[in-house]
Order: sequence, then structure tokens, then C-alpha cells
Amino acid sequence: MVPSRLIACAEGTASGSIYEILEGGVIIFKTLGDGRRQIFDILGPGSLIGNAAGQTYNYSAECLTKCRLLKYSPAEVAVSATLQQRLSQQLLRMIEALQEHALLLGRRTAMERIASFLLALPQLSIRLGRQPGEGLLQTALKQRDIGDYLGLKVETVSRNLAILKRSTIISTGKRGQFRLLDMAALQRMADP
Amino acid sequence: MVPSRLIACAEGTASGSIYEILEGGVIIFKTLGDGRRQIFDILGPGSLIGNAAGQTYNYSAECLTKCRLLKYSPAEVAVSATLQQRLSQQLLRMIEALQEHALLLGRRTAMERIASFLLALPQLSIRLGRQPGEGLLQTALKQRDIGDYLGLKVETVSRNLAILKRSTIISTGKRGQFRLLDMAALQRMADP
DNA sequence: CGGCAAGTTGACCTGACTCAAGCCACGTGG
DNA sequence: CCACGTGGCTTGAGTCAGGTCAACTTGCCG
Repeated sequence: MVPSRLIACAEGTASGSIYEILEGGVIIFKTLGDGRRQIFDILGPGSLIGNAAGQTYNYSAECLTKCRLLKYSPAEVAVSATLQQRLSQQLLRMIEALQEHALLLGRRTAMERIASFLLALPQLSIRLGRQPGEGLLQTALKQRDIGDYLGLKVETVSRNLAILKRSTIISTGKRGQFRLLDMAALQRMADP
Repeated sequence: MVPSRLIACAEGTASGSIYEILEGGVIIFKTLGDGRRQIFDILGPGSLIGNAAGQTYNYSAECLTKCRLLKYSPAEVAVSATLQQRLSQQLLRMIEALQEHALLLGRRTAMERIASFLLALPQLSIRLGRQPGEGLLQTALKQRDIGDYLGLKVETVSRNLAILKRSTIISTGKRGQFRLLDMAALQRMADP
């Protein structure tokens, strides 16, 4: 068991072992030379990180919060049928998510992206941890992270959230807390 | 063996069987309600289409040109170890490609996208079929397709290609033919 | 209470989109 | 073989969504 705070694995690192998230949230991303960052997946407890077959990590992973990871060695992976089963299931889920995300990044407007994100929050929130209360969604993502996930700048995220708040489609509590007041409206804004 | 011209499988169609491309090129994409289209992969001979384990196709595939496909039934897939091996290899390749593509769509400028695309053309061109001559790259993609692949409009693609031509970094022949004259410059433009 | 990181807001800028017109390549039929 | 039609490419002018820059506020921790 590996308790970890920050970088789980850097781009280009030799792989083979995989990690299971026991607690906490992890973001999967790539960075460009000049610091531009694109997050393409957000994982929670139960998810596996690292490609068993692959030779090197082609991406970076970082814990959003303190989290507990369980490490499986290549040898362990090789003999465990259930582990392999889970890995390939997760691969499929990841492909599906990435395809949807590519559509979002390539073809949706800022507001459509924000609305999609908010609609996806409930599942994400569940995956990432405790909900603090009825309908109140908690996320460890900072607005910069949300921006890097949606291919937008912080200011754009903040502005669009402000618009949604002003039209009482959502409301916000403390840091990273959202409440979806009008799902139908969000749905309408997310999908043309 | 299934000779096919157009739609290979529509979004939401029940799956189970997979296809191998014997000849021709296939694009993998999703479309938004109002027609916005995002292409996320371009496949050539040797590639497999369709997720074996999945229940439904969550994307569309379309032949770029006349092409020949080989169909495997779910039963065939179930018993063939080599087929399963190839499938999971391709899954990994696809994830890697999708991640790189998400970075491109979310964080790169139009010119960076075009340059990246041109640099990737040689492999793509090989995958998709014959090269007509020394250094001359042929693609069945129309500029609209390139745009839909890179998350850009046709006009933007055309304009940026024009800039590259004017600076003699590339030259173009007939429909869909490119010649890369200054790879180093492209490299510089693609990666910051 | 102080200090710092995160979020908000305004003013301005610009890269990519939109709209529109014209051009070119290619296939078809006379 | 050429005239014509059509779909794809090019180019210009103008617009606008989202980025940039900068100041200010808020929340969070000691």
C-alpha cells in the first residue's frame, strides 16, 4: 500500500505495475512544453491506473487530494484473471469517455462544455467521495482544473458559472460545492 | 467478406461482431445534433473496428473510399486468442491516440494542429494506402474532413495550409496530395 | 489578524468562425 | 472533345467567443 499526495507517475516513466485507487481522486493529463495542460480523465476509488501491457506511461497522473493507492506488481497482474478482466473493462470505459471528451473539446462551445460538466458532476462526485448533503455536489477540482479539463481558461469557467448562477440554474456553496437547480435547462444548454 | 462503400455502423447500433479492414480507409467519429462532427480516428488496412465486449457502438464509422471489410462474428471472436490479442493491442493504441488528440483539441492553436497533422501524415498515408511517389503524400481526406479531425472549419484549414505553402514549408499537388518540404519548421510549429 | 491562493470582474484584444463570392478540378452527357 | 454542373477549395471582410491582462474580492489557513 502506497500513501501518496502528489505525482503518481510522470510521462515517459517505465511502467508495468498498476495502481488501484482506494481513496481520493486522481486526474490523468498531459502537458505541453509551455505549461498548457489538458486533463482527460478524473478517476476515483475502484479505478485502476497504468496500462498493464504498455511499456511506458504516456501520460501523467496526479492526486487531487491525499489518497491511498494499492500497487500491483507486473507479476501479480500477470496471474490475476480478475485484475485483467477489470483492466480491460476500464480500458473500454476510458475509450468511450475519451471519445465523448474529444467531441466536447473539438466541437462544443464554452457554455456547452460547462453544462456538460455540471451534468456529469453527480457521477463524478460519487466516484470521488462523500456528498456533503442532499443535492449538494462536492468536488476537489479547482476552477483551474475544470478549465484544464474542458479546454478553457479559468476566467471563462468563472464567467460562465456566474451566468448560470445569475439565471438560478445552479448555485454554489463553499469552495467546489455546486447545486444543480435546473437540470432540464442544463440539459438544453449541453446538447444542441 | 463485406464490400462496403458508406456507413459501416451507426451510433447506438447493437454490436458484438467486429470488422477487419482489408482495403481502404475508415474514419471514426461522432456527430452532434446540429451536424457538428468530430472525427477522432482514421484507420487503414489491418485495423479492427467494433468493440468486442461492448454492447452497442458508441460511435460511427464510415469508409473514406471504396473498401473491403472482413467480418468476424461474436462467436469467432470468442474462440480466437490471436483476434482477442490484436483487439486489446488496438485498444491501447486507440487510447494513446485519443489522449494525444484530446491535448491537441483542447490546447493547441489552429496552426499547431495543422502542423501536427501534416507531420502525422506519412504514417497515416502508409496506413491508408499507396504513396504515389517519392515524398508525395496522398490522403483520401477532404479539407472538410481534416477540419472535422482537428476541430477546425474548412476555411481555417485552407488558410493555414496557404500560409505554409507561401513559406514553402509544404507544397500541394492534385486533390489531397501534400509534400513536406521543411519538416524541421513543421516540428517547430507543432510543438511549443 | 495577516498572508496567500483561488475566484471574480472589467476592459480590451485576437484567433478562429461566419458569410459570401469566386475559382478550380473533375465527371457527365451532348 | 468540349460545355456544363457540381462539389471542393480559396480568399476577403466583418464579427464574436474566448483569451489576455490587470485589479480587486473572497475564502482559508496558520
